[in-house]
Amino acid sequence: MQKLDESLLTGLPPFSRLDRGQIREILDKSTSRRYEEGAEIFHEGHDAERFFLLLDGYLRVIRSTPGGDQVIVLHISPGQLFGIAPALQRTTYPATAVAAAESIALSWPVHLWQPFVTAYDGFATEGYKTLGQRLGEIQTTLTEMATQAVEQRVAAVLLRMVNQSGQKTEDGIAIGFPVTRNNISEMTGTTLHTVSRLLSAWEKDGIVRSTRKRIVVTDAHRLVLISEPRG
Amino acid sequence: MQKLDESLLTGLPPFSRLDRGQIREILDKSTSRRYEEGAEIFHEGHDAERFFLLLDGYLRVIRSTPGGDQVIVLHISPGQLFGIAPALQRTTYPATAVAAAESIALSWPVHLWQPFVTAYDGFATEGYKTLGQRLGEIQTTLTEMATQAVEQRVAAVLLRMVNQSGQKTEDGIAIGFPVTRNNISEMTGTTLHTVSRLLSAWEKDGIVRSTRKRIVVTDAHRLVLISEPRG
DNA sequence: CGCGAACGTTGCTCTTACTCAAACTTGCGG
DNA sequence: CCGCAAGTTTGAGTAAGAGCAACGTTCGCG
Repeated sequence: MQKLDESLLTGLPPFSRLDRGQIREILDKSTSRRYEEGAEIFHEGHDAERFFLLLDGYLRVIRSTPGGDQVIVLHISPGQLFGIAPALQRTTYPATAVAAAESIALSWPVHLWQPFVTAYDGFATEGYKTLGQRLGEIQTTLTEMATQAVEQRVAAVLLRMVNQSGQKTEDGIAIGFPVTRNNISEMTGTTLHTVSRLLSAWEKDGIVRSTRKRIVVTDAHRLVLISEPRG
Repeated sequence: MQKLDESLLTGLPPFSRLDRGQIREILDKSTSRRYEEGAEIFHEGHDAERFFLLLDGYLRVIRSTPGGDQVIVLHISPGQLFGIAPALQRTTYPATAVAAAESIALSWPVHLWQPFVTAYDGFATEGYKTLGQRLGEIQTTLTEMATQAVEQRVAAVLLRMVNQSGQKTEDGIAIGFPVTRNNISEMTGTTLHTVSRLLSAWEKDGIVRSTRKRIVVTDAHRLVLISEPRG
């Protein structure tokens, strides 16, 4: 366990109401770990032994089908709690978490969840707020999936990633972590072929620019138009 | 507000750890209401002023798209808490709840959520358990939507409704509330035409039997086979 | 620096299921 | 009991996108 600075947590919602001493306590009970791109943080169906906070990097949360297909359910950004199965009285993780880029996460054993909730004001509140947002997001994704054409879904997903992790560059906004065509197909319920064709077409139109695993949105406004229903 | 019997709540998970006195307190603060089939309990985007418990009937939880399409996100069965936006620090309802059959629900003003959580042991626990299950269900639906063909999705949805509300009849298991072809299409992201064709074909094969708004599954086993990927 | 794996592109074919259209059935309210 | 509305069925044409196949490109590693 490496040496950690209180300032890491000070600004984050789950801890914003706490003083330095309390944050020190929380940190002292935590384990910090670094994950390579592609590394698994936890696996669907395994016993939920710890809950996590992402300090740096990005994660994909994945569900697998019996048929071997994978679906990316959501992404986790820095500052978010995740793997909080204990908060929902679950004993196993309902999905798998994989590092989309090199990432750093803190974690605590599940038996500390309840003590944290009672000891630290606002901790539970913020945890459940995250959960509420997540539920809303997934419902939105589901709704898109049910009503929109593939092209609109792919556009929407690009915009969502840009909003969550976008970094300004000279010629547009870059998605802040590596994404393959296949990843996008797993977010939108299509094939990597169709995604590739769409990106090629958009690149020709000057809407995006991409290299292997990296995508820059150069004309977000037009992408919004594409993502809208009956546009 | 009509007269209510404590026995209504005694068996339900959110209240199972409470004594008669506590249940009386909770009931006294509640409002009971009856909803006709098709009636709205609350509407997407409106201020979340109350939280609910379904006593009898079935509800559909719906999201609408800007394009006017509707998607049925999940169903609520008797005994479940719903509209618990306050638990997730939300100030508006993220979806619309509609009675799928004639239903009865209790409700309380949101400002009672926090007091209930602190005063009644196990109340929060059970509420969040419900939420965790719901999150898992929606993820499953999303995964199906992304990876399965229409026929498999429709079969899966029928089985889910049967599991949730099935009633034994002479020749099979009936779904316990009215369902139209259009309803099923809104659960599976297809059209009522396709659903109608599938049901007709299955009826010919002796897998289901249906009349207007009523569906009986006569051969659940074969429906399971259909619902399985790469079957 | 060269090989191999992972990632990406593109063309073609073929099927699924959406769209449009029309008619039929059931049940309710006047 | 009639008429209308809501729900259902069926047919025919079409297009979106999946599946298959082959090839091109990039990058990391020995």
